[in-house]
Amino acid sequence: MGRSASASGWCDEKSSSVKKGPWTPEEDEKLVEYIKRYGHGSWRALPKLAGLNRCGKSCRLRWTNYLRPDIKRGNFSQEEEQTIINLHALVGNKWSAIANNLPGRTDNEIKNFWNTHLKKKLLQMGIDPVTDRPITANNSDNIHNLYYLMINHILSSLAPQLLASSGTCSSLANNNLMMNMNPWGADLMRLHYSDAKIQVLRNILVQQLLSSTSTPNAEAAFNYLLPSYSSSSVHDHIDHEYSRVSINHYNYFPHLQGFGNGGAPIGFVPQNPTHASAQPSNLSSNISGLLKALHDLDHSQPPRAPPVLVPSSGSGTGTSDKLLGYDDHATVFSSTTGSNKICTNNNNNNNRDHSQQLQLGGSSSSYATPTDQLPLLVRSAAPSPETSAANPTVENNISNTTYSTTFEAWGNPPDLMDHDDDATNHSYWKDIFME
DNA sequence: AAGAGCTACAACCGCGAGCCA
DNA sequence: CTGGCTCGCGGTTGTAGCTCT
Repeated sequence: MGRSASASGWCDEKSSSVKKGPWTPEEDEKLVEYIKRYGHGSWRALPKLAGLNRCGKSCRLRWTNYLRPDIKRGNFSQEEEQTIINLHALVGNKWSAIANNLPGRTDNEIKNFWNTHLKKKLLQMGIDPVTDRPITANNSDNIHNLYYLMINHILSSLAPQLLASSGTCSSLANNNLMMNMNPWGADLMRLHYSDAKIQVLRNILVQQLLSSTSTPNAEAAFNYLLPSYSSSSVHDHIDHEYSRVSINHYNYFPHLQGFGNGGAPIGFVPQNPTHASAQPSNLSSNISGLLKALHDLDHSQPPRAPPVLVPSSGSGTGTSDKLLGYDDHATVFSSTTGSNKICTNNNNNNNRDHSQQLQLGGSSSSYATPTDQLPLLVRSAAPSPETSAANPTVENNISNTTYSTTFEAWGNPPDLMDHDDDATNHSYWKDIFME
């Protein structure tokens, strides 16, 4: 099992005689013409049949990543960008899985886009692109982490049925941030992140955080997302889980007192899920309300307004967003703002291991990040010019071949044209979550 | 104007899963 | 059951083109 590619002959046609490197328009034409006529069949046999001095692997890559007629060229839209961020937070570097939710985009393209654009952008926003969590200067004593814990408690308590029974996840145990956060971090991680669906919910929250500006009721959001929630279960579940790890959580996080069982914290008023504030259009303010409530519980460390990304001047390729600093006038929270020190990435956490897990619908390693430094995703600067110089015109009537496998677990992706519609967007995620 | 440095992306490489004889 | 074959995936590299000094 698993012989090396070269040993298998997949790409070992006497490497000296097989051409490598950039494809010429003539080669592209031959490949397209052949596949158009006969389909690719066996990739290994294709080069000879098509009269190409390339290995089959090279042909397949050229076709799937570049010549395929349904490939969408050009810049990624903001919606695509957000989808990538969401999915990456959920599944990690599973580029093919992400690509299957972005019609017309290839795994290679998404991978490149992530490495060259999104990674950088997340870092600028103070989010670790490896863990998808905020980068904090002091991991052991930061209000960020309290928020995580509380949000996580709420999420896991609201959906105990979603928790897999004692499933473990190597990447979770490897999460340095969580491990530094508290001595029982790994245990909590296993408790709280054992179901990928919870990550989806978390991502919904973060998406809302990114655009939230006002303050109402948070629980309504949870009611909307998880109608089966009962407040007493929150309290019970938290107590139970903490007792499991032999620790008195109120000693560590006195702010937790008052959660659940009728003792809802400020701004956390149970509400009928059919209430207007529980509807998708009000979700952002609901989530914002929860975070404000959480923040209000800790007056000693008022969070800052988010860093502001603005498009850099200039145009064309290579243009990237610049981080100007924190916008003290942003109204994410009503509190006064703290210092304007920009959080930098000193957390070179490469421990995340996706290779052993991720099965969608099962364990997942990462999660989105409620934070007091709410990042602002600002549209990238002027679009770069089309990079299609080397891309020959390919007729769009090439018959469909078997180049792609369907990532069925996700079902149909949202209609990209409808992404401005919050309800549509939420219903997509909600459908996945509730499936 | 030139060249050093940087960025973006196409292409390559190696590994491993699935299939089949 | 074993081992060969094919292919897909994720990580890495090479390089053209752009920006900066």
